[in-house]
Amino acid sequence: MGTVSKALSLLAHFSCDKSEIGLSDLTRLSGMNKATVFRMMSELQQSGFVEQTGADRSYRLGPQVLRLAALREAAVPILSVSRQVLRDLSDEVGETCHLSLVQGMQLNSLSHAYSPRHATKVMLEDAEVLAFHATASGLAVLAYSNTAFIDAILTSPLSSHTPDTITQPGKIRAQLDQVRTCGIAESIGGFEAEVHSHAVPVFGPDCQPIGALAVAAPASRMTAAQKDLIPQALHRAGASLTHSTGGMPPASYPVFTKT
Amino acid sequence: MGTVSKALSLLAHFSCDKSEIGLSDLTRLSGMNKATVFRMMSELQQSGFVEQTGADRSYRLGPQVLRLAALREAAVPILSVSRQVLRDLSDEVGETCHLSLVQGMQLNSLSHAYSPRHATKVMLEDAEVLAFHATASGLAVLAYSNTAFIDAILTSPLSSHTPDTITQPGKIRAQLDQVRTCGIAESIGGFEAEVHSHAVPVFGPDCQPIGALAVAAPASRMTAAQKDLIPQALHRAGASLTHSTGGMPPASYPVFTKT
DNA sequence: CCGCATGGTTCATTATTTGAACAGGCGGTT
DNA sequence: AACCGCCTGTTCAAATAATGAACCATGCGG
Repeated sequence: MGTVSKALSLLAHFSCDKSEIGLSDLTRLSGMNKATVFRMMSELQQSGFVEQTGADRSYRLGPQVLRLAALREAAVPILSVSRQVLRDLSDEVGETCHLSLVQGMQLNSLSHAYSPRHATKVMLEDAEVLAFHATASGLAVLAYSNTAFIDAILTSPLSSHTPDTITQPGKIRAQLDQVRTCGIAESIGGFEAEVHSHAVPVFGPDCQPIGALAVAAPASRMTAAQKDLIPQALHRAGASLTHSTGGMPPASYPVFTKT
Repeated sequence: MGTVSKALSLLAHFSCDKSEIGLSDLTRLSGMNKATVFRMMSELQQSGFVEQTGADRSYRLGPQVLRLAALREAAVPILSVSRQVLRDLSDEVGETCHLSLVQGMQLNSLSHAYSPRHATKVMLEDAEVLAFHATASGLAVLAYSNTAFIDAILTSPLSSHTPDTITQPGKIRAQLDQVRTCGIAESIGGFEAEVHSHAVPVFGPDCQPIGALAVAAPASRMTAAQKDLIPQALHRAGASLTHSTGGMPPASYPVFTKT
């Protein structure tokens, strides 16, 4: 593993609940020598990717990532285009909606819209990492991914997030087949207990999924009417988002019909 | 210069009007050997910071920067907090408003609000790099920066963006003194011809400026009423933004009074 | 067909990275 | 006051990775 990759892997340790990390913690998390971590973080800091903060001099992500994200959005405006789609969908179905993007072997939930209709709602952390096998979003993406990607995901460790998480590759493959028949993935309590989620893939110009659009609701609120409304609204919103960002679904993606 | 810094410096070549760059172009821009650029870009790609696109395999910024920006915003929500402040200010003054953040020796305009009041408006590029000496935003930041930073900026090459750009350090220092008396910077045609800009600094928790909030308008629309309204509205909005993000102005920052 | 550009690759040489051991500061405990 | 355990930060001989000149394959325009 090259020096650049090692340095960048340090940035992967930051998360929503770990926004500031000290030198010794980074040393433990990364398994690298403290002097090595120190030197790499110093270079990342000089380049603006991290900055030191507080009396204990811990590190956090720096302002340069905002600039690069703005440039990325200028080129591929997936987040800004999705914002209105998420708001409209959330208003229509009255539940939490979110967009997740595939980033390597990871699925990151990057944009959310919350409905004011209920005080109790499913909340997601910023840049939350979702498990492919345990979430509707992940299953939606996998169902339309190439075989090599599916194999890679299903041969990596599949952790149990709740007692309801399906972790056997055979059963997951059967779930993927089910997604392919109707174009929507569904997960009940697979990632978060008592959360019922639906998701559709969002496709790029190469007909490969770049992410997923999902509705997440407390299972107790899934009435027959909601079970009818959510798939239809989600399918339309997903198609709209794919289209708005210059993507196109594969020929095998089903045109939605009422269940 | 370390290997990590060199690799990250490749990312600095991306801009709004250069969102995709080929291997040979990056080699020319960076002055590094093509094999070195190739290896570094490959590592950046494996880490999700860039991706290759199109038939010519050129590079563009990758999805990982979206995730890091989301995490940075979760920790320091400067862009999301500023969004409403910019919208309100833009509605009030009827002109383009934008927030720029200091990133090392650079000032990047990262968030904008446009007013629908006029068809003709000042447009900014995404993540546009502003010149400290030639912009109201830059002057607002410099006026409250430490002496070493001011010296560093004024001893670096100061380019002439328009015939009206002031490039003599002595004159710029006089401008900074003027900003310090009233807490607002003003620039007429210094960066963009016929654009009249006002800006106030936005302060961090350490009373140092982290960026600037600006109003940019065509000079022809600067009526006496606007010349009265804009400084007042801008001063309030800047104070609000500083406060909302946990910052505080230095004791020397003037409490605004009507001119 | 040729010249020139592109993206991509190789491997002997060179430069950089590495990490064990160390330093100083701070807070808590005795 | 002294000591301990942790933190951030530093050094430099040894080890490892990076480097770049030269090369390859492909595509395009004249």
